[in-house]
Amino acid sequence: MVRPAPNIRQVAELAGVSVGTVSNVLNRPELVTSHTRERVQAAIKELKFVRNDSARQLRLGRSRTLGLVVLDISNPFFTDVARGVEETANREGLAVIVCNSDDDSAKEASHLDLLAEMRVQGVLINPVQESDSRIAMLRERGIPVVLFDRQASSADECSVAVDDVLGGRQAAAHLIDHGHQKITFLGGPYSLRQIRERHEGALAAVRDLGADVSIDVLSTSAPHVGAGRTAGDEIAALPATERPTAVFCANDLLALGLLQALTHAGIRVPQDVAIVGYDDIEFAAAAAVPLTSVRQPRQKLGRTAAEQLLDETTNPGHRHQQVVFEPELIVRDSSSGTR
Amino acid sequence: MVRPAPNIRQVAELAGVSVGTVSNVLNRPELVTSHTRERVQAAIKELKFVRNDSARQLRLGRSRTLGLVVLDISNPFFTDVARGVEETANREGLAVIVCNSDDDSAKEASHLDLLAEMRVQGVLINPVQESDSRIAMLRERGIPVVLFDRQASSADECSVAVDDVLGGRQAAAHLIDHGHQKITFLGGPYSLRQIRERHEGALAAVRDLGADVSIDVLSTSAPHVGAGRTAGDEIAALPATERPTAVFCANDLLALGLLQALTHAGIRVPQDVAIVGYDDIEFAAAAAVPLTSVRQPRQKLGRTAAEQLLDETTNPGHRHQQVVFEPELIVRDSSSGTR
DNA sequence: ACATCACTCTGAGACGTTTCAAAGCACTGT
DNA sequence: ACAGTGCTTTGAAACGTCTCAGAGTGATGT
Repeated sequence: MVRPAPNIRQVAELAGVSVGTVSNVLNRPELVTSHTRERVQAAIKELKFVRNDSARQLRLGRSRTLGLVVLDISNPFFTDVARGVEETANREGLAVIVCNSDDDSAKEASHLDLLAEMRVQGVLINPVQESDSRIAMLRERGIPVVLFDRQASSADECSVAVDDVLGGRQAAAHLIDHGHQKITFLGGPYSLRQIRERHEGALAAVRDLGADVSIDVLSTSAPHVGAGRTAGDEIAALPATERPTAVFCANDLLALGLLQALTHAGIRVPQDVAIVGYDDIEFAAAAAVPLTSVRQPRQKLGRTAAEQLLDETTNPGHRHQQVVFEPELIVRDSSSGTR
Repeated sequence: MVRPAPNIRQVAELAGVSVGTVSNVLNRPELVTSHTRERVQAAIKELKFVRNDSARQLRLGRSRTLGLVVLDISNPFFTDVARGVEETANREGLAVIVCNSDDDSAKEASHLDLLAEMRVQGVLINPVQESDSRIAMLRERGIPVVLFDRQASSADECSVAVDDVLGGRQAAAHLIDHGHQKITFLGGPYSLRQIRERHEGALAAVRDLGADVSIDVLSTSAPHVGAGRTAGDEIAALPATERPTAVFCANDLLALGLLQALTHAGIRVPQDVAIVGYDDIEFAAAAAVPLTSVRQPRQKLGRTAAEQLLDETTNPGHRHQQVVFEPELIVRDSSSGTR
């Protein structure tokens, strides 16, 4: 039943041509007479021939895949980015290998090693740490690396990011505009640059706009729903006078957890506590109190990153660029109900 | 700056051994004297040698990757399954190529073609259609295919599924137990077997338990949040007497959309309308009215499917099996508040 | 009749690895 | 001295593809 896959030579034999011709039919059909081409195609069909990509890669020196390393595949933010990447990659006939680092350097490293062995065309990565020798190693090997959701620190690498400081500023400014004076920033771990910058943006907004505004930090171990819930319980346990009137969450997962815990404790959103999230994942709008959130152009982020990568691999005159998109505050009920 | 990657021969030269020895150091280090081994490892380090996986694959005849084809990468259900698959695969040093078919046969086909060319070790797929010639083709080529979230129709293939009929039955039985007599099943498209079976299960529950229960169908174009919202608007527009007292949604995305639309229209959940979802994705529990939902062992599904695949590739005495897990109804506020 | 040209097709060689039969070597026992 | 043993290392062959220099063919012009 299972016979070994036929190779190009067997196709050539059946069609009565040379292997070179079969290869041409496959890769540059315009070089082959239509008569010959049809014969070869018939043979391919008959044998159910499928090109062996390993051999092809070996000969060509590079593969037709592209690596994408994300921090948390469960976060809809990253799946949306992945969609953008996939869209662009598939259009070029490339496959995407999605790797999940789970914010763990060791996992990230082992994924990068594997990708290097596979000689992927390039890697898109949201790195766990600021600078990684493994990334430099990939570049030395001629594998381009594009950082996404993180701005490159030097001009000799490509990156696509969204301005997190600006996003933080937008969120905090919105809350200050609405009269909030006691705001909590909910986020962590601070090893994640995104979180640090969103916080920084919020502080900047206070500095610029809010003479009388205090902004506390409630720090979480991970930016997930569970941590948001825990934080919500803590906030609910505070006496009403000490409670913040608004919470700016470092991402929507935290905000959703928070919303749930507060609602459960009978604290009304936004009347008692306003909430602003970050990322504007689909579930933010779908929450029972739709979340105000800072929207990032997620798919566009993925598309752009993939395009940069492709440009770097195909265009000899490629110039590295650091693209920064602007986020957009989407106001919904969780922060704008009457107070 | 970018010099071509060194190969095994250069490593051998630097270490003063033969290529065969270097290969042994890499693959069966126990065959090599520690003295030689260290010399080779030093050379590898010095040259920053990275094994070329294409060549390796070509020689070995198969790759170290595994394909996973899902219907909708944005659905947290599938990312959780993917996590399970990845966990198992990584433990074996395999990479996972995640492909998104978006419920589109053509996309699915082109992904499968690519995977076939890559000579992946195997494919895990939640197929768009009942039977696909391309799947048969993969099998003929010796590439094992495991169906997941779909029970195999014949005994000569592996599958891992969750009993959707039972899940539907549990959900409906729960609602009937709580005295609901006017229930709506919200789901679609009916081309998706999962959805048909969940509906079927609900009907079976009515047949067995609910003499006086009516169960209508409200059909959606896709099982996404937006469609749930649309359906919610429709339900909200009905006169209160014609409104169902409970809605069983074919998945949680629909349920979240529905919940949002109903809440927005001032309809209370669960007092006016109870909701039961399906999948128990993380956001179900995190909704402001936590959703009652039918939980599927998602990561376990992924793990088990990957394990079956590995067994099929490595164990000559492999026997195909059709695993069916039981779902579990998780009761939360959206269906169990006092009415 | 011959040179030239354009178009097809050919086939050897290379890509980098793994494998395996066989060679090399150092001991041991006779 | 030599056969036998067990361990380590060697090096050629093979995996399936693509490329490219050159061979073959027929038509055209002189």
